[in-house]
Amino acid sequence: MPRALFPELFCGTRASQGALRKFQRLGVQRSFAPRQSIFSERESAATVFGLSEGLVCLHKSLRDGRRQVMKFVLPGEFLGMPFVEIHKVSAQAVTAVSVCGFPRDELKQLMEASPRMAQLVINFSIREVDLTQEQLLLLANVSAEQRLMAFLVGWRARLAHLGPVAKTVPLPMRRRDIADFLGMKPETISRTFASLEQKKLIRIGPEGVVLTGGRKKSTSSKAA
Amino acid sequence: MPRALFPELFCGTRASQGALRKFQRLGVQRSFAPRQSIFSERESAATVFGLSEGLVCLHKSLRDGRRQVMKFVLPGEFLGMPFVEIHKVSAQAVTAVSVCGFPRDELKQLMEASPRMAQLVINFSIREVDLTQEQLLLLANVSAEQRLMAFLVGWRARLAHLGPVAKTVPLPMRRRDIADFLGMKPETISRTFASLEQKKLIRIGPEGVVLTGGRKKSTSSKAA
DNA sequence: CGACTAGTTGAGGTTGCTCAAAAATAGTGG
DNA sequence: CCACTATTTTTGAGCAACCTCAACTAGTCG
Repeated sequence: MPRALFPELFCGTRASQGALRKFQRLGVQRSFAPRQSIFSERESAATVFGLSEGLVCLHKSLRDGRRQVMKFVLPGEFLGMPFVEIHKVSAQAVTAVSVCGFPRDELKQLMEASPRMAQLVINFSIREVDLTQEQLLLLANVSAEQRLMAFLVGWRARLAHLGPVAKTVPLPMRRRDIADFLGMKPETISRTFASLEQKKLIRIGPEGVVLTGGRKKSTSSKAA
Repeated sequence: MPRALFPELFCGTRASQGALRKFQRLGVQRSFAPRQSIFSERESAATVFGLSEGLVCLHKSLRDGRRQVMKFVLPGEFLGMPFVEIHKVSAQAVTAVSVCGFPRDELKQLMEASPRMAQLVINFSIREVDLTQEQLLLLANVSAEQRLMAFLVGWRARLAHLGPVAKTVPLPMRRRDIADFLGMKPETISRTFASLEQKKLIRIGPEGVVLTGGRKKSTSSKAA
């Protein structure tokens, strides 16, 4: 389902008619093949990217080749924080993707003229901080099995936001990407998948993964 | 050095004169004793808090009693993300603290009237996301020793922002707090401190810690 | 002085990592 | 379409880092 333009999905919220129109005119559409880099950490961020179609992974790299995947970006979301001066993460296409680029400074002006839009960006930031913190909570306090399960459940939930999801949830990203997202090694991901399958919590096929009902263990939930 | 009012330190940046004045009139000063709770996760966030004096720790709790400390807040910073509807973290006084509370809705209006102030909040958010991501990078990819060292170096740097720092850097927080911040156990913190001391990288006393020159191992740094 | 809390130290266990190799999958060009 | 290669994923064996449980020390405060 091709989503022609990013703005419709801006922050997952509807903006005002007027602002929306101006916004659309600013955007320039571009495509990337799987594995292609869209932008890199520490580059100047003159363009603000929104994702129209496909799957993108945002990551930070360490000298020794290790990566930390910060986020998998789905259509309708920004690629990283809008309005940063310098990119704090690299963006890489996972599938074939289509992005919408906006000149940062013009977009900024647009935003300064509209408190409503500013509020949208602030809300986006709030969600982003919250997401990152939940992720951090997971990485620091939860076992490999729970982490992977939480990832699968969260992934399905996010896909469900975009439209109805089939029983079999696709996993377009590589094991390596999941590993780098969850702070584990690909081998461990593989073993953990096997272990979850043995416990009848999931079923894996070439098409993706089926989450087979089993009530989630709540060890990782919060309480006062 | 008592900092009478939070606004002077707003986001670490100077706001415009007019806005600053209105801002100051809104604030209400309050004090908390060490270990006291300032607000809790999932409470409604009708008040936006800025820290005037002391040290506060922001954390998330898990059912089983484990905690994840998300941030140590120093004077001049917000307690959590401003303008959230519901607190995503709990705030607890580490030392005696003095906070400045603003009614969220009025502050929001003030912000909507001033694009400049909105920009400040957005910039704060950008920094906040970046900080959290760096933290995540550390937790997921780096050894206990490197994590603790990175924490100490970062802590000293943040103190240095507030004013000149003596050779001996104070550590007002407990081992437990550091452990929960770094995703480790207090015992491991203790052992790691000992190990770092043996390697002559630090010296610990009751007053705090001395970072003894040693060039930092760059295993945790980033590169293209 | 005694009770309490925080911090340190010790012994042993587990989880997830490392290294290595086999199996499956995806590309590529004839 | 098929053979051939490159890449990804799975599986196995051994290991190290950090955790757990427990005892001990050192402050603190009534």
